[in-house]
Amino acid sequence: MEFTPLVEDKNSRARTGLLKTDHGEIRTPIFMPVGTVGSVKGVYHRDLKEDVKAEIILGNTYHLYLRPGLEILNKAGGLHRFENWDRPILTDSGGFQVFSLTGIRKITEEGCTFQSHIDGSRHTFTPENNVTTQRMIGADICMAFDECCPGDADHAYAEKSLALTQRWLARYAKAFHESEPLYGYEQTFFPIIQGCVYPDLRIKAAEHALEYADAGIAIGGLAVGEPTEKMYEMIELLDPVIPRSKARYLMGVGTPANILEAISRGVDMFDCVMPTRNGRNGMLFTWNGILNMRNEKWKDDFSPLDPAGTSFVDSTYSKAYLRHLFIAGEMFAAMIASEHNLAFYLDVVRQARLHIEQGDFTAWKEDAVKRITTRL
RNA sequence: GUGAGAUUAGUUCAGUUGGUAGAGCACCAGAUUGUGGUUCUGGGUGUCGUGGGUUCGAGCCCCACAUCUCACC
Repeated sequence: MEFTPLVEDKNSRARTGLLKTDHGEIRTPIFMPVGTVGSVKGVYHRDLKEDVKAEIILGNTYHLYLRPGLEILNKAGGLHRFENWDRPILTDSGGFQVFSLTGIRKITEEGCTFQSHIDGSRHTFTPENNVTTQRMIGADICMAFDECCPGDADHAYAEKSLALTQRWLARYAKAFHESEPLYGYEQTFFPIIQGCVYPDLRIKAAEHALEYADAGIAIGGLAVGEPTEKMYEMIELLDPVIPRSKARYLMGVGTPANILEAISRGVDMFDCVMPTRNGRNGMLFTWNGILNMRNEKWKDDFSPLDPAGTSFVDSTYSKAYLRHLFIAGEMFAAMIASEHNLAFYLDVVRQARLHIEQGDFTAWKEDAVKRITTRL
């Protein structure tokens, strides 16, 4: 797999780039819709490609391992064929799920033992079997198995956690290089930089992770409870440490404004559940600001959902209609909102690329952030 | 027609010896960052069926009426 930086912004650390995979090229900066269990919830693949214009989507190792399970995925010929998605896929290792399963999991040197949230059955993820699992799923980009350290952890805990993540990374890399892709196309993996909000740990983590980085590297353990400013500080701190030749993936982030701020600090790739999960609950992100579609004030507003939007739902349906669907509990509401939000997120990164190419990214970003954070 | 029970928030219902009402859901508003189709936080939105009476004071006691449910002619 190959990452090629293209245009550098003069006034910030933003840049455009191209990530080449056997399932097609990804233009960066990019946002990757989350499709945890093999579906970007509520959006047809057709719309994901043609309307949202997604270039890559995510899957989740933890969820797919539990359901439908490796046997089915392997029989299907991998996740691409199973869900019939022919563009690139990235799978998270399940490290974050393990982190959020506090109470029904136990972390040891060997790996992590946890109980299924579905039936309570016990399972163990190790760096080695996580590679096997992600080989069976067949993602183009696999994520290393890490321990996601809480944003409010003290230095001692964060240091201990990082040391474990680093030992797991070495084992993961070894297993990855000693195994082969199962479905005839290339797979790569991104190591993950942890270290919580502590500069010394983050630098150490980055230097170590870089030893294992191929096309890209991920920044993990952010947007997990620490102040947003801390997150930006950590990205700025890491920027000079990571070579420009590596794609940088900020995991789990974030709001459209978070994404633009991170782009200006040199980040290339993003994923977040926010456009879909918050969309399902009535929150719409637009160039004019943020709307809560459940609000009573939209009940007789028959204007288009988002006049500036690129999705067909934006001009097809009105605010009053979508509010009605939300209040009525119609699944169609979640579908429309998800499609709109994803199309908007992809438009945000597309506009960012355009303005980096035009050389006016910084000025454009300052104005855009003000607009998109307005509460309507 | 007779008898019994019921009538309190949008709804289903609590409401102590009489001291101007409260819960679930709904609704209204806010949160949500490597997804458990969620979860969390805040808000009570009321002519206590109507009209009288007793009482310092009535959702509660008394009378009449209205409406509903059930049972029996």
